[in-house]
Amino acid sequence: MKSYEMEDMEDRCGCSVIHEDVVNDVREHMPPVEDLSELAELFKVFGDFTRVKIVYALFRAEMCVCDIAALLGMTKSAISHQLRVLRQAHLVKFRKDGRTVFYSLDDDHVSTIFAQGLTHIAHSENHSNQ
Amino acid sequence: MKSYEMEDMEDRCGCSVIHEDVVNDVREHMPPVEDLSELAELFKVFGDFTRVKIVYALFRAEMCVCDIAALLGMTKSAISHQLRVLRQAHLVKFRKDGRTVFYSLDDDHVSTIFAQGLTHIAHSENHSNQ
DNA sequence: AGAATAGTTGAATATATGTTCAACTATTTG
DNA sequence: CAAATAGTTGAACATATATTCAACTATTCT
Repeated sequence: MKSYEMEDMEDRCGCSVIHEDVVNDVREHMPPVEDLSELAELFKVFGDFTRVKIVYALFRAEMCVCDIAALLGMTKSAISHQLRVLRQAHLVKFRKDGRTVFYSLDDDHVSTIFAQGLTHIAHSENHSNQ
Repeated sequence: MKSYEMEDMEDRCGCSVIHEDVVNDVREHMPPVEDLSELAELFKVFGDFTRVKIVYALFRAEMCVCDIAALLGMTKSAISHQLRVLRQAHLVKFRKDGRTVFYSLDDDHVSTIFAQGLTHIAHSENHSNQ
């Protein structure tokens, strides 16, 4: 007994025996695709070594582009490009003072996300890779 | 008055006027690079639409590879490759039953991280991009 | 006004990464 | 044992992305 949805499910997965009830239940409870897509985009922004370092620096203090570039030993251009990514994700804000641009964090949730991330790392450092 | 550290800072950034006190203070309080690197790697794992969908599915139920492939309308191979990534990040675990492999979440912090991520998205959906 | 400097930006390049494809293993079933 | 199927894996390919480089804007200072 196969429903049409069942046929659709098999379109690409190449499976014949699946747990239809489970799949349907999960499908009904999945958040909207736009939300999941935005979530992936947000984590993609955090998923870069340079940007993580920038965010951690801004946890501690407001900094200008030169400060960050000096701290990380990178060019102003590279930092500026990354700050644009963080800006577009609404994660940092800035204020101008003369020709200097000071950047700071623009989100309360970031610290929680990072803290949980570090907790995960701390807890899984004992485990071996499979 | 420039210290040697100051000279080092200027190596690549191309700046002459930086806030040395701020940079030094931030530098002293940065977490170890290994931690920040691992954190970026963790977020990189979350920074993919397919993997986010897989994680959300496993929030709801334990699922086999075919279930997930059917749910997402993707091939078993693509799902298996992504499950390997999630496995290596200690985010999912699995049990075998015959030729079926059931996957489930292997981390308590994931739900918190995702919840904070969604909160950030909800809060910044009013803002316009700059 | 002119020089110097903070910062931005677009193009180019090199690297990273997600999916596909085909081949493979392992387990079940007839 | 043979066929079928769940799942894995490596190579190939296409796309995404981080940094560099050069050119540019804007602001300060003499």
